[in-house]
Amino acid sequence: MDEPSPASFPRPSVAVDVAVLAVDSGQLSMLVWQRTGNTKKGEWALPGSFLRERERLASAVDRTLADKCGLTGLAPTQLAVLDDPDRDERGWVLSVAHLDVIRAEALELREPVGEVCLVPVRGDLGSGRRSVLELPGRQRRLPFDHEMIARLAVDELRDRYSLGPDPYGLLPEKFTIRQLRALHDSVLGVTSQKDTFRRAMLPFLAAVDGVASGTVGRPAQLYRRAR
Amino acid sequence: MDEPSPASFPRPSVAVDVAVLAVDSGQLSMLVWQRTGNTKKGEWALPGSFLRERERLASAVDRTLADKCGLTGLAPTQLAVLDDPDRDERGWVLSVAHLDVIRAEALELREPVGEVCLVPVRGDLGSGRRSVLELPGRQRRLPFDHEMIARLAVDELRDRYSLGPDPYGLLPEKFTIRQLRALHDSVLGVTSQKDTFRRAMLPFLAAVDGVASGTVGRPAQLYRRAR
DNA sequence: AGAATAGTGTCTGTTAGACATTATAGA
DNA sequence: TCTATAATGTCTAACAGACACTATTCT
Repeated sequence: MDEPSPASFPRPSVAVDVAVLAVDSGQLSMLVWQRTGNTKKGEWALPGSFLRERERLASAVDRTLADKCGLTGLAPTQLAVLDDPDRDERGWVLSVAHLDVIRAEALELREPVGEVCLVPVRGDLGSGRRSVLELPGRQRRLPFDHEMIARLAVDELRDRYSLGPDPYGLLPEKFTIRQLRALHDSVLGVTSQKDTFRRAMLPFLAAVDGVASGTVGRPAQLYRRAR
Repeated sequence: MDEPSPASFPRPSVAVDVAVLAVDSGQLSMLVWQRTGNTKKGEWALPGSFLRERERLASAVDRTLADKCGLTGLAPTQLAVLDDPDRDERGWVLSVAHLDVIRAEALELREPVGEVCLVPVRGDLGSGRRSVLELPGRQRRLPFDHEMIARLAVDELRDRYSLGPDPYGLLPEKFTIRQLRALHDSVLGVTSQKDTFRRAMLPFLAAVDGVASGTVGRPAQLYRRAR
C-alpha cells in the first residue's frame, strides 16, 4: 500500500510448498514427491508449484496436490512465507509454506501419478543433520528449505490436535472415543490414558444416536464434534 | 518448485502491511497512518509498502516504519498472507501482514514524519461493524482488509504475552515484577493478582544484582528474562 | 463363563487463585 | 510511627493423572 503504482515495482515469483501429513497405520507420515524437471531432479522433496494469475493460495495448494499426487486435501493452512532471496537458484522466488492433511487410504487405493510416497515422521523430529523424515534410499535431507517447512508443519499439526478433537476432520462424521484417541496418540506421538483422554475431550463432543458395531466387547457410544 | 521456468509465470505485486502495537500510558494501542497519494487518500490505515527487489520481508517492514513513521520496530512477526485477488483495486497484490511492536515513547519524542498517531485498541475487539480500534474523527473502519490484520495482530500479541515474560522486549534489560505485571495487564486487558502473576512468571525469570530505586516502599528485586 | 472393551467412581498430588502475614524501604 | 510496596506463607477449590471397579457385548 504505497504512493507509487504497484506496476512500477519489480515482482517476485510466488510459489506454494505443501507439507502433506497423514496418519498411516498409526504412524504420522509426510508425503514426499520425487522431483522431475531440471532442478534437483530425482530428489525427494515436498510438492509445490507456482501461483497462477489471480489464483488464491489455497487453490494453488489444492491444484498442486491434485496435479502432482492425484490427491484431495482437507484444508490448507498457511505456515510461513519463506523469503530468502537466494533460497531458489532459479531466481527470486517467495514461497508460502502450507500444511495440509489427507486420509492415508486415499493414497493407497490409487495409481501413482508420479513417484510419490508417505514416509514416517521421526519421533525426535530429527536432531542435527538428520531429517525430520525417514527418507527413502540414501537421501539425508530435504532440499531447499523444506526441512524447516516440514518441522513447522508437524509442530502446527500437534498444536492443533492438543487443543481439541480432530481439528482437520480425519475421522468420519460419527466416531468413537477409541478411534479419536488412536488418532490423537498417533499425531502427537504419545500413548495417553483412556480415562484422562475421555474427560479432556468430552466437553468438545456431542453424543449422537447409535453405537459402534462389528467389534468385540461392549459397543461404544458414537460422537460428533460439538459446535 | 515446478517444471516450467519461474520467469514464465505472471507475478503478483507483493506488499507488506504492518500492525504496529505499543503500550501507551497503560493502554494497548495501534499505530495508524493517514494515507497520502491517490488511493484512499486521507483515510487512516495501517502502514505498508511494496517489497523491493530481492528484499527480505522483515527489512521491508523495518523500512516502512522508518520511512512512513520515523520509527524503529523491535521484531516483525509474520501473521498471514492476504491473497484475495480483488483486495486492492490497483491490481493483483498479495500482502504479507505483520505484527511489530514499538516503545510508545519513541513516537512522542519526535517530530511526525507524516500524519501518524497511536489509537487505543477496543476492549471487546470491536464487534460487528465497529472497528477494533478507536479511530480518530468519523472514520468507522480501516480500509482494505486492515481490520482483519489488526485483529490477528492483537490476538497474536496476547497469545505471546500469555505464555511468557515480555516476549517482545518492551521493558529494559533489568526490570521489576511490578513493571512486568503492569505491561502484561495492559497488553492482555486484564488486572491480574500480584502474587499469582509473580508465581507464574518466576520460572522464566532470573534475579540480577541490585534493586529498584527512587520509589516509595520496599525496593523491588530486579530480574531479567531467563534463557 | 470368559474375554474384551466401554464407561464411571475415587483417590492423590499439583496448581491457580485468593487472602493474610511478614519484611523493608521512605516520609 | 505511618505508609506504601515487596515478598512469602497458607488455605481452598479445581484439575490431571492414575487405578480400580462396574457395565455390556461377543464367542
